Amino acid sequence: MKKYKILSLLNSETPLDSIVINGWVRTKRDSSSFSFIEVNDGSCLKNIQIIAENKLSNYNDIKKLSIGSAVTVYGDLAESKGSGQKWEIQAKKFDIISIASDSYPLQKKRHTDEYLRTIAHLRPRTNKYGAVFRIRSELSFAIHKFFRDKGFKYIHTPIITGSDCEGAGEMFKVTAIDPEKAIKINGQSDYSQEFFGKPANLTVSGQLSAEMFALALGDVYTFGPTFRAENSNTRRHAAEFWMIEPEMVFCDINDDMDLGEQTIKYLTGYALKECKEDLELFATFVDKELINNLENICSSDFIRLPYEEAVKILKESKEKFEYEVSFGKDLQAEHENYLAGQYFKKPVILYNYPKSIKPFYMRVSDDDKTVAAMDILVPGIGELIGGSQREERLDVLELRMEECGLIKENYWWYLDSRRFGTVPHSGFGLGFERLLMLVTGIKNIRDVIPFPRTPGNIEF
RNA sequence: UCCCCAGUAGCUCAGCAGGUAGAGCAAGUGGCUGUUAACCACUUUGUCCGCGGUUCGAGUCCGUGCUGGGGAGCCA
Repeated sequence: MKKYKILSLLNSETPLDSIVINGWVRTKRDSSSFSFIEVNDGSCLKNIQIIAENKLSNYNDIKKLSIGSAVTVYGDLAESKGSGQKWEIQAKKFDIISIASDSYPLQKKRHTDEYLRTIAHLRPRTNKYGAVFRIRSELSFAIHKFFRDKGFKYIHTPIITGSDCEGAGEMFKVTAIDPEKAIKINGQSDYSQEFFGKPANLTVSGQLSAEMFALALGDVYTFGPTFRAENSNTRRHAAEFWMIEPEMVFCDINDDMDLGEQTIKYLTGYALKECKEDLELFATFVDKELINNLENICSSDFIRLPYEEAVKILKESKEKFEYEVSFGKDLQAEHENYLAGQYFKKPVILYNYPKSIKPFYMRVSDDDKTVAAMDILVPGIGELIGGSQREERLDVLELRMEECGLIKENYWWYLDSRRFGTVPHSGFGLGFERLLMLVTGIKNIRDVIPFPRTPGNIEF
């Protein structure tokens, strides 16, 4: 008796004798002398149909099987006499591992995403969420494959950081001290009592660390969790999310845009090729245009547009915007949506943003007005990638830090990299969940991450 | 954090102008059938989100809080 995944049985070329499968009952239909039981093991979207005849010694128990129950089936893979499927299993022995209580919340019908969020521990057992998380797994692998094939090294940057400002939003504080017992001196927290002897936070980006390794190993990337304590309540933001951050040496903003575009195209193409069956579900039930959109992303060039020209387009458009557009002001969501969703109807790379609205580490252009920053905007999602060429000149970088009100001493090691063999280098951050939203057509970030963390929500 | 919308059975929803609740699905029982979101018949189920108010009377109107959704800001 050989153990099989349902995926491999459904793809079998020939009938097979003496096989074993393990899984959970998705649905059951009784006939006069036997039952049809569909079992799923998570290996693929489809269930396999089991024929359990009343000759089986425990048939009375099998007849009472509830949805969600765990079973092990021994039998033969045979061609199905019915029309809905090629293969089915003729059960010779049918072990009931455990019975799911009839209060099992998942029913044989479509549930709303909002309801399924309240049972996030059970939702991966549904077709839709099973598909999401299989795709999530496949694309995680694809990320490593993409970068490894290009000669990038994978770097693990710290999750806990001592930098109190990495220039990307509010941070979660990390402490081992019970707040009830925290010692205060003149009303001020005494950080010398802290685990690290100074304030610590959860990382908002691995970029600064990755830069150090790029200057040693060459092109590198990180792929890990990232934390933002912003009180963001939108369908595109989570407090904990996964980010891919490549950092390339001897590389300018144009190379950076090239890599960003290639990455999105590769991962989209990978999903189209390797996750066909799961993607079909989304194309059928979530977004009818999905496959078309994804194919367009793979095949057509992204628009590249300097910020200044984007401002011009927006000013000349007849569209009525709530917020005014002018050089030096950051573009609002409505502007980005207009450019990517309506004007070009495809991904747009905006670059050369005004210096005044971007962080200290971005390279100052010759005009001294802009920095070598780039954002990749995608219809329906907005910003998928944010990146830049880094300021590699020590004197300019120090000046920018002063302008941005940062304490240089805290960044001594970062500045060291500009003293010892500094080179032009660039990188970006790609939001993994936003990529999954793009690939699946799912509209809410909470539905592409196993247990989403958002303001006021840390159940599970 | 701000603006808008919603909160009725396990799930999805109806309940039009204030008169104390209903459908489909699920669940339970029986029947039928190589079925496939199976089908047919019968049966069960409710602090109408919480609190306060208006009224003879509130699921329905008003206030407030909580939860969820959408949009904005912040960004990936």
